[in-house]
Amino acid sequence: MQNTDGSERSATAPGRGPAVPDRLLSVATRLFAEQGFERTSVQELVSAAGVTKGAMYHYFTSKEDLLYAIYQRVLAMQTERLNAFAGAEGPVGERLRNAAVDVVHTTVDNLDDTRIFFRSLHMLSDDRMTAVRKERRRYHERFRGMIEEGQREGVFRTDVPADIAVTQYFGAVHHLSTWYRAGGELTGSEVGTYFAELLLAELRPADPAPGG
Amino acid sequence: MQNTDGSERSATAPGRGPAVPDRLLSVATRLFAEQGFERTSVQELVSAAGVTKGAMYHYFTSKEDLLYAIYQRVLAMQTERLNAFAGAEGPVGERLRNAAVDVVHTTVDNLDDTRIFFRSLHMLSDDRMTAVRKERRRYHERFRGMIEEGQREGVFRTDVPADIAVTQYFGAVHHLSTWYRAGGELTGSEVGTYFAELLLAELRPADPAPGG
DNA sequence: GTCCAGCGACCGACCGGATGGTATGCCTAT
DNA sequence: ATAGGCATACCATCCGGTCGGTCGCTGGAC
Repeated sequence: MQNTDGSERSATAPGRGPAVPDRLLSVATRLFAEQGFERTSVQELVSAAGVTKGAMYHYFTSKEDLLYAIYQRVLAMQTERLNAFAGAEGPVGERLRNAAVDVVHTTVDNLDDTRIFFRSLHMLSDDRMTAVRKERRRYHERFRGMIEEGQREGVFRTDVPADIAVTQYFGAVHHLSTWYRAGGELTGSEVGTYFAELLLAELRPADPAPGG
Repeated sequence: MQNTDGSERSATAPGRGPAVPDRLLSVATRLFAEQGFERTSVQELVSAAGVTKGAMYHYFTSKEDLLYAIYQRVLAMQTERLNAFAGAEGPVGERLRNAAVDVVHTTVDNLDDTRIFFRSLHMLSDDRMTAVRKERRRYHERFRGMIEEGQREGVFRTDVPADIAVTQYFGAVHHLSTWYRAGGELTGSEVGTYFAELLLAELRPADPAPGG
């Protein structure tokens, strides 16, 4: 549908910076995050990107197509990072902690993406919304798998469903886009460290063999 | 600006159910939640409410004014409930737990409100958005106050800022509107009980006087 | 080396339709 | 008679999307 591979074939104007599709993508991400999808007109978008409507509709079939491209980019990045952390070596507690820190860190580094992700889901067509939800669910399940693994090993409590803990955690992560401001008191890593610590604390078994 | 007091003075047509402003409010809440604010046209809205545009613009100065009325209603309800729980008697741990359960319960009972709250904030004028944010912050601070109280008493850990815990918790609560479905496996109370338990668990001091 | 055909990248004027909002007046209750 | 509660018709605007056309590069024919 749309061409989002970073091929430099279309860098016909070397001095103008990145290729047109990439420029559109990054400008759209910023504007959609700042003003919302519907508040951003196509004209405004292409002007900000320094191109014209013709250029945009040459690469994307519709405004929604552009939005979907943003979702695809975000999902790909998230999935890739989580897979790296979940598939690493070491005890599950450490893997979970590292993944939990990283997802906060990454979210803070790409706040615009997160802002768009949940706010504009309903602007996608049914098919695409379903596809995004499905991919996102897989992501959750991968994370949940680590918690269940820890539950089987006995290092995490089992009286609270893993699903609940995952949902709660990602809810908090998503919410970062509402309150976190770059340049505030805490860096992304610091928030991530706190968040992960709270996650690990809440998963700790209630009474870990009082005698020992 | 708008008239949202539930006075029955305008029940001129006794058989038609609630007064027009109330009907508009509840229909708008449903439609905005289902389709989003911008996807819902004024015509669609008034048709669904069984009135005409003239009626709507008689009570609300604009479409955005109607949206703001929804925010006011939500904020009033949230604040009122939290105040009741926070100001109750008993140990802070119990008060916090009860409030935490209740906010989940109430959120699940009014999922449409929550869906709108964060998704459509950017559709308000700057002034009103600021007002909503301010009120919402007060709400957070009230909740945070309980945690800080517990920290001073030594029943909650102090190595994680209360602010972080509050933000994390409300992030998860807000996120309910994305995944919770009525008629699913868990009731609102059950989810609330789990959520609150996780909150209390994560606030438990790391080493509670090992000797005793 | 030159020319020309072909092609993808891109331009920007234009269109149909939908939308939020308004002007005006009727109708009923007081 | 007066005023609020509401209906109807209408308007100006703006928006996503289209479409004929231009520009510059590329590669093959000679």
